[in-house]
Amino acid sequence: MRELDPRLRGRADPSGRRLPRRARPGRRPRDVALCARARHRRRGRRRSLKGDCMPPPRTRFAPSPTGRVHIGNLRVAIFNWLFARRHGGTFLLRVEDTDRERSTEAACQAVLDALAWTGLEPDEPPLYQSGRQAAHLEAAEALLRSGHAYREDKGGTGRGECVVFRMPGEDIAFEDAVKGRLIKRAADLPDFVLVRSDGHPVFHLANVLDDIAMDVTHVIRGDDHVENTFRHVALYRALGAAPPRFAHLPMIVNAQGKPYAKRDGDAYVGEFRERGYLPEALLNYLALLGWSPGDGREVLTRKELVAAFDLAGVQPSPARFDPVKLDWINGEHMRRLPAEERLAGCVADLRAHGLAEDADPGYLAHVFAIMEDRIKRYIDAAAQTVYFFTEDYPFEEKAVRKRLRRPGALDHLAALRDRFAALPAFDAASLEAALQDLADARGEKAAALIHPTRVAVSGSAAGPGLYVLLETLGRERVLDRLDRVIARERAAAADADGAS
RNA sequence: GCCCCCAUCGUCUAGCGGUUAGGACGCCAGGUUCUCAUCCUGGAAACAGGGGUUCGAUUCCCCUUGGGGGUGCCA
Repeated sequence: MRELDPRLRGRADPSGRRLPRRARPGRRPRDVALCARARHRRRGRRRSLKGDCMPPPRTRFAPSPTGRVHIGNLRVAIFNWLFARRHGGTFLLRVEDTDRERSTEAACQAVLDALAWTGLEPDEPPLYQSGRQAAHLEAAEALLRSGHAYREDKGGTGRGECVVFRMPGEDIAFEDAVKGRLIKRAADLPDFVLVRSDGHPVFHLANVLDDIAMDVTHVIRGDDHVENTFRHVALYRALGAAPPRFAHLPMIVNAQGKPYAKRDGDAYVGEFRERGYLPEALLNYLALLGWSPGDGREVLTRKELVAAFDLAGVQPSPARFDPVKLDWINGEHMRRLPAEERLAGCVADLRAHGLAEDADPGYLAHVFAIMEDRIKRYIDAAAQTVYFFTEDYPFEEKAVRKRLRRPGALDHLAALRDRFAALPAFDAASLEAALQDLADARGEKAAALIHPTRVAVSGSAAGPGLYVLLETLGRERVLDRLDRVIARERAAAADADGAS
């Protein structure tokens, strides 16, 4: 660590204000697992993790199962997982299912599914909080006995007595791995309920007790828990347990810069899955929301993320979710995928649209090979390749207008059709020669023939190179399609003439 | 209201007192190509404002403004 100005020692300046994290000596990392990377980065030299006798960390993801997993929650899981993996530790899952109304079995399964899909498998069987109520109540009794808690009809509600935790009456501070040293005055820390008058433990008690039971060393969670942490620290002490390290991640906000609300929709993990995103891409994107490896890399594999991850690099301010960048990252992961895997995903989308049910595997492979980088999401696969699999392919209105309803276009197509019909071999090279030859004969540029042909045989203005496209479709289909389109467009033109 | 946190291009970020403030997505313009996608080149685009401290502030301090979180017998 660089030398600190002695005048900066202490946690506050003369006016009593807290210093921001970078100026605070208290931010000096004491926890090697948390901060070795920070030191490394600051001093620009490598330091061994081994010599520091830090036991491997244990992190946990502790969602309350509500049926769907939000990307904000998934990101919390990702950071916990990344941190555990980075330091050779253990990633745990605790299902906080004490709200019996919402915590159905299906809701729990949804959590497991989301984690499995993203590849964040817990290293030990999940702990279900609902099964620990007896232990929670027992601990409350102990706190009562030790004088750290008392019974009271809080607020005189007439609901009966609940168990209230007695705050120690002193300021409480803790070191947050992303926010630095946080302190709260005793006056701002009132006593709080541990056990409701109906006999159920509240979140704070259960949460802390379970973290102790699970031997959690690093609590990495959302920003919304910062205020709770002061209470939790007091609880740990009263319980005679050493508090874990804390790291509070900034929230993810929506396109308007506001916290995600129900109506924002498309923010649930399952929806990204349904929309054809790759789990690796979502993982990559979410890991980069609020954190960066610091060396400019943007597209990282799971392995690279683990190797580079560092809590000290986490941004303390909220990050905005950008679906456009996610699309880009997804495309990047897509193109890095082994061909067979990408093929399988694309074919699944075809099947989902009732296409290519009995298509030849070789043909399928060929189609997606010539599509190259054009498909960025599985869910786009069918729409972008429909014309390879059915004669009932849609025509883009704009493309038809621009390319087919242009003077001379249909004549060109008719002439080209005859050239194609007469070709000895229907391969890309022959097709190109034939088309070029016809263009020359008619004093046109090749493009004048290429565009209408593409629209006629595919209905689309975009796609693979025309010659390889034609070769792939094969002579029969190409000639049929040209005939049909020419006839249809001529009829349409005649109608228009007659009408005017 | 009170408590706490935050603030670099539109977005995600690098930056740790001296930089032409860097990168990525997106955008714009060129190039390659039959289109689209890819690829290549170039461009526009940021330190919220005001005071300090300092020879020198994006960087350290304060205030303002703006955002966020918390203020339950919810989790």
